[in-house]
Amino acid sequence: MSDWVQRTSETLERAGYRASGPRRAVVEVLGRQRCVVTARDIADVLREEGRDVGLATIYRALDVLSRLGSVQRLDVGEGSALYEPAHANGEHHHHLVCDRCGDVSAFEDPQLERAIGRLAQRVDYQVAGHDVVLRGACPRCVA
Amino acid sequence: MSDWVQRTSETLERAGYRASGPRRAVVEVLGRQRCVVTARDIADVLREEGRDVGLATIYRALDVLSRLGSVQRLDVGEGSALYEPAHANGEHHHHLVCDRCGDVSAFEDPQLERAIGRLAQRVDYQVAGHDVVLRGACPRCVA
DNA sequence: CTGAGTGCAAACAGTTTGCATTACT
DNA sequence: AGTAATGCAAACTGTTTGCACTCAG
Repeated sequence: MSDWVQRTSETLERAGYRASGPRRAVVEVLGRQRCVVTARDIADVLREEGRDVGLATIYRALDVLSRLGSVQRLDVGEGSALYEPAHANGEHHHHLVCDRCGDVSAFEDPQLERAIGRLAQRVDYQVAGHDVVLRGACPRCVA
Repeated sequence: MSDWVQRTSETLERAGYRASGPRRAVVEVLGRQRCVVTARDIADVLREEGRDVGLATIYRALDVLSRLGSVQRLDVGEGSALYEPAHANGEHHHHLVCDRCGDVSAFEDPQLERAIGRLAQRVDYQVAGHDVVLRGACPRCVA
């Protein structure tokens, strides 16, 4: 079981949530993802594994998990919301979205993080998080 | 008439679109916005001015305008998509979104732009644009 | 045993689309 | 006159909600 699944289960328990089968299943699928997935993606994976979970349950689980800070939600405006496991150590990445095929991939950039960190101090909001999305053409679509 | 409205009208004409009243009205409302608005916001403003325009028409106009690069669309996942005039000179800003009240405000940061510029060269996508969203609590909600 | 959690289906909200009508060019 | 553009209403899509049932604690 991945670190994230472990920690997330503990977070849920500590917050007083019950360890139900369906929610656990959602957490496990999320734990195996390296990048973003939609609610439907999760449902599909679970169906293939023979442990069907209703979409409503998946949305409810994602809601709880993002509220607890264990998953990060991303909206790129192509229909459905994207979700990914959020890692506790502050380590996180951002996304490249292909305008043509909708493909999403990840990148990290410490320099960018630093610029955002400095910026966060300058503004009048109490900044809790941030998303950066670069849009353009993915290598496959360029070719 | 603002610069942006002027330039946008020309862009539309050059691209072969007709100068219809309803679309012109949408462009004018957009031209008066300093930051983001929803399709419904535009409809409301127009209704107040007594020049009702159907929502479908507004969506169609926004679609054309963003395809032409004259408006920038932003998805922050609070229901509806946000739109704002895109300025030709490359000058643009990013957004602070309040988690509690949904308020959206703008900021500019050349240092951040530079970091993104450098980054764009390093990745394997052909980067055409970017969005940065900082999330947190707005001054009013903090108090 | 009690209520959090679930699944289903119905309800919703934003957006898109088909089609008859209007109005630029 | 010809055709892009509009308005309306119906269709769609992703997400949320109400409710009876189930199961973890």
